[in-house]
Amino acid sequence: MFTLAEENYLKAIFHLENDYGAGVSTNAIADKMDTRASSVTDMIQKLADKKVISYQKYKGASLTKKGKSIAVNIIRKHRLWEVFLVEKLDFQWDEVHEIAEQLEHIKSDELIQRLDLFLEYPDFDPHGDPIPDRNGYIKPTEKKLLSKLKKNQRGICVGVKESSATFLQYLDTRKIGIGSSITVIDKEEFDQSMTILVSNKQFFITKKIAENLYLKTI
Amino acid sequence: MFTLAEENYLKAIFHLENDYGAGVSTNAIADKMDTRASSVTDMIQKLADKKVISYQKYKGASLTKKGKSIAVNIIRKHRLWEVFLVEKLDFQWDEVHEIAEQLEHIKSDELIQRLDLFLEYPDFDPHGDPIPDRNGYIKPTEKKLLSKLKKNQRGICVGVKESSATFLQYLDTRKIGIGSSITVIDKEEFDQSMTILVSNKQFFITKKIAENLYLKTI
DNA sequence: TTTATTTTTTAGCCTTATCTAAATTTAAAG
DNA sequence: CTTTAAATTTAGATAAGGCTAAAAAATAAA
Ligand SMILES: [Mn+2]
Ligand SMILES: [Mn+2]
Ligand SMILES: [Mn+2]
Ligand SMILES: [Mn+2]
Repeated sequence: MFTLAEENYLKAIFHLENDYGAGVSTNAIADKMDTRASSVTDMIQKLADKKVISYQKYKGASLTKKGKSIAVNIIRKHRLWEVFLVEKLDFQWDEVHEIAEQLEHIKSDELIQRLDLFLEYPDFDPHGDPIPDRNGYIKPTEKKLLSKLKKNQRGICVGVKESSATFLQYLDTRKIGIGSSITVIDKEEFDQSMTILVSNKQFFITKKIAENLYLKTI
Repeated sequence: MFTLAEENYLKAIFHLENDYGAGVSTNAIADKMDTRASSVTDMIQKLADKKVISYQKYKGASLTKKGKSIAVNIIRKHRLWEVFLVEKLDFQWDEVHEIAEQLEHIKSDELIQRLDLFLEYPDFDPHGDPIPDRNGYIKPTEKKLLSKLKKNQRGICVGVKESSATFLQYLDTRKIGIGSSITVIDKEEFDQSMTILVSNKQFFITKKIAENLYLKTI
């Protein structure tokens, strides 16, 4: 059995490996977990002893098969609970992450299996992130960052990369959400800022915004 | 904010005060929490510092107003989650306690308010225990232990005192549940054992069983 | 009212998960 | 190929929450 802290480390390492490739650095983990590098070293040594990561001093950490499976299961729980909170309890998509951070650590396989059924086996969470199935399989989806699109290209918003409340609220005020159709009207070579069209309105957005919106191009 | 361990102590002290009156002994708490008296002493000293219990050395502990309010809120969460598990996820009444022990510590007032609404403001949990309202008010209910009934008296089962899986499963095999009509056919003076009638069947039950079933007499 | 027993508290130690400060290793510059 | 800087690990502390063993206080017996 794994402690809450261990589970959070495994989840963080999973996301970092996913985003930047295998061999996650101590500092990268410390950054993501908002903790100190020395604390991370202690923990990854413990996780290596437990065979859920492979690790050599100074060389970074990678999840083993077992570690990956634990991480994916926590992510599955997190996303299912987010669906529950939005679909059943009528929370907004910017309100659910913190609560799901707690709920993801509830230990009961039966609970999650029944929750999944109750929610009618959803494929995506409220932020467009795929929900792993009970075997840990994550259906691959083709999605592209808005920042990769060129002038005149168009797509449907299928997800957000960051899901902080502030970013989600920013999107709310501009009526951008999962399912929104987005067209690049203009793109500035100099700073990668864009003018986009969303439901008949034009907005100016910075590179940072465009780098956090996933589209399915059409 | 209170830790998981602190919350569990407050809840235990609340239940002990409820069952046996104010001034809960160190050993009683140790027993209920399945821990050592020395650990309890440490914790009640800390809880006294935090003003959630009043405590003098060697004299036992009692919840303050603040402590009671925290305890009742945890109990409210526990029971609401149990309703959720049974009513929405189709768990059996003997399967929910352990999961609710975890869920009761999730911190979000908004979550509980919305869960309460989603469940349509239930008054009782699956074991017949009353659910405190958001102000901590517990509606008083008249219920009597089956062991207090005399020969030929009758009642409706409205709750169980113990809610261990083994006891609940024992009741299941005899088709005794919340709402069952129970009649005392005979009562043995010597050992307080009883013969009872439940849905046209007679059962022999020990004193211990009769002391864990709550009835509303009619 | 002494003595014995039970209850409670204290003392000292352990584990987990943190931290700061110092040492060490690796990577980057010159 | 040295020197410097950055990243990582180690050393030593701390706080929470638990334990055992011993001391102290309260109760019960004699
Ligand atoms: Mn989330
Ligand atoms: Mn999400
Ligand atoms: Mn329960
Ligand atoms: Mn219950």
